[in-house]
Amino acid sequence: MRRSREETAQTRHRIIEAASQRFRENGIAETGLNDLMKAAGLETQGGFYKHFESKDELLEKAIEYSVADILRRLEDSTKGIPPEDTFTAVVSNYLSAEHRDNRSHSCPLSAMGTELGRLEGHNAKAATEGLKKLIALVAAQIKDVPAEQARKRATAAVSAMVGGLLLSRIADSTHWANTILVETRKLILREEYA
Amino acid sequence: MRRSREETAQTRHRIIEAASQRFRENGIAETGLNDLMKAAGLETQGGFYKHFESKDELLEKAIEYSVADILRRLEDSTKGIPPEDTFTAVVSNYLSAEHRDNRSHSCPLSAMGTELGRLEGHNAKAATEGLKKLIALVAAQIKDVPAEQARKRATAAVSAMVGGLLLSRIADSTHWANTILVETRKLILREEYA
DNA sequence: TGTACATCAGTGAACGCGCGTTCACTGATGTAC
DNA sequence: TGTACATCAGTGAACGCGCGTTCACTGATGTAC
Repeated sequence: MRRSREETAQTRHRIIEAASQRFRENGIAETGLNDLMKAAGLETQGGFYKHFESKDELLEKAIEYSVADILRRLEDSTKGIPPEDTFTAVVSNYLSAEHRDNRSHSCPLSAMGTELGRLEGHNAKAATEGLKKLIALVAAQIKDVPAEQARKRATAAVSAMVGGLLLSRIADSTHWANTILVETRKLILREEYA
Repeated sequence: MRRSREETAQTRHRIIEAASQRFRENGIAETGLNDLMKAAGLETQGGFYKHFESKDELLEKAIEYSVADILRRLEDSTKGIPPEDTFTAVVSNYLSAEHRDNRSHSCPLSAMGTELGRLEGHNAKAATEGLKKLIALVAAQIKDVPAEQARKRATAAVSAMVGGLLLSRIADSTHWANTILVETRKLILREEYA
């Protein structure tokens, strides 16, 4: 039966939220709509098409939601930190064991980046825009050089951050996985190798 | 009808080769056995099970094949290079536009890394072993510090290499994609920011 | 070296299954007057 | 403010499709003597 406008909006939000988490946790291709609708509290998958035209359309919203997730996370990590230390804070937060182990809420580039690189059209655009925003957020923390240079440094930093988190999830021991995070962090922060 | 031992071995090899390429090009979940058998020159998928127990078993061989591919590629890039320059050569070869654009023959970590991080059992082990070998190869090019330190530097370098290639495939313009490669290379090689 | 038979790589068709998508239906919500 | 009707969110079942896997069959290869 028909639901109220508010209820409808909440359902739509729950579907996007569930999708953004499942896509990151299990991959896009591996996540079915039936599973997704159950996670969103719906009995069957039939109702999905009252909210989205297709799985493809949902993917765009899920990517945007995931991007907002990681941007909020990193912004939060700078709160109450002296301006000269926010770059270190952001890099350290990204390259943390907690972020690595919480895949369903992690950066989509690290969780489903190789799938994102294969997308086309509006979904490819959503991934690209997400990457731009992430680089911009990191660049905003680099305050000792001109903006153009900060953007370049941030680009390299994000490469290492995404790669470090990805590899840390492939390592087969906690010790090794943590070493990957630590060493990648050191490279980005240009700390001397002790 | 029955085939000769040599022919059988060649067919098996063609299946693994086709799988390693398709998995990197289109993803593991997105690649079907029917498609794979056709690519290996077989009429139907029925014959697959004369060579492998399951798609899962093939995946292990395909990962190993892909890893050998990238290791050979990087080893080759050091041929005829002065010992003090092989690290730069390996990093530059990995972070090249050619490597980025040739996904079906590229490093499996950059092409299907987020899928590899979700594997279990023998396939997870194949991915882990591949990562270890890649780090060892890179570490072998760092000759001015003790082995343990070289391994640590190589770990961070590989993080940035994998992340850089992955992000370069998400960028929506050639210029930006190339900038990602260049800036990541500069970070790894610790070149001054000009 | 030649013959008889067992083996098995590949074919072709079929299996059950879950996928994304469609649709008739229900009944509370939203709208018009 | 109350009534009559149109709208549409969600249900439940079904659709065609391609997936991984199985199997009876074929006939050249490999083996035994």
